[in-house]
Amino acid sequence: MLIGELVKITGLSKDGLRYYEEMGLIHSRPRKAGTRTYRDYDDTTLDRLGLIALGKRMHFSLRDIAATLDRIVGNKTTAEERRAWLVAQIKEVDTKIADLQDVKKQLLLFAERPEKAVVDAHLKEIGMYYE
Amino acid sequence: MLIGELVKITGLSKDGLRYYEEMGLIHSRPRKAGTRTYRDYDDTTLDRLGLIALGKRMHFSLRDIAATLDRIVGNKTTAEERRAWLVAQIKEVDTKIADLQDVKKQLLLFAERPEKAVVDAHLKEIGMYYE
DNA sequence: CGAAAATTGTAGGGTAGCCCTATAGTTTCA
DNA sequence: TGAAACTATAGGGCTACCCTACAATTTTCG
Repeated sequence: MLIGELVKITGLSKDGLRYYEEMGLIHSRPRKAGTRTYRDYDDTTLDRLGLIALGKRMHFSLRDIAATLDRIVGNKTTAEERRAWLVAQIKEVDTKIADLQDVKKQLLLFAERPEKAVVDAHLKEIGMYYE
Repeated sequence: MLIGELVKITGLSKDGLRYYEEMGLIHSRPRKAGTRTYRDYDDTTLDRLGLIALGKRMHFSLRDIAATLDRIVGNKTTAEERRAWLVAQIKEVDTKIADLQDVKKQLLLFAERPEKAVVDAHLKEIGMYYE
């Protein structure tokens, strides 16, 4: 399929998809036409894009996603290796969730007592700056 | 205090702090010296940086953080207004947490049955592409 | 079949939120 | 007093795109 169809199916932009390809996240077979060359994608591209989307929801960089994409979608690794990788990823997600829950706690404290004095006092508790 | 001290206290970089100032997130009193002008920060800058850090943990853009910073740290709003704003923020954080929990669910499904076939089948469930 | 419309290509510029030089003025301290 | 430490500006680079503009190649329709 050409890029336009991929756009329709995924909702991603042409620029974005071309950027993914440039970064090695997806691949296409070149389809020559005169002086031009069109990108021709096959269905496995959709699998890759699905995992890329998941990676993005985890706030991973494209570089990181690229590094592990083949490991997951390809047949180059054993089931056990993939499982271990996934467990590690789940741990990372847990960390992110925990951080957001802490952020929520801070916000709740603010909400309870929105007076400026309390806000100021609380800022020191966050532990971002000491000395 | 000069920028170096702010760097020490916060752990942020000089470039980052100067960028924050350029974006209007923090302010300094110009301290002239010959042909140069040094940035002189006071303690309230630390309060602002604390809230900026919180905003960043929520994955807010600097633009958004700037827009609401005065509303929270300044005296320009009533306690009730601040409370309402905070409640709205907490809701957003909840949304982000929910999304990450869903991501975790997807990963757990992968982990349970890491066979490629299952992965492929599952990708369609994610609902990123149909047609 | 031929022309207009749709699609794709490349190239170039812009954005965010910084980092990392390089060069030079100012202050501090031994 | 002179070297070290700190600061300034200017410039380029990075990521993950978006948004023109213009040209080439379909596709579609009368």
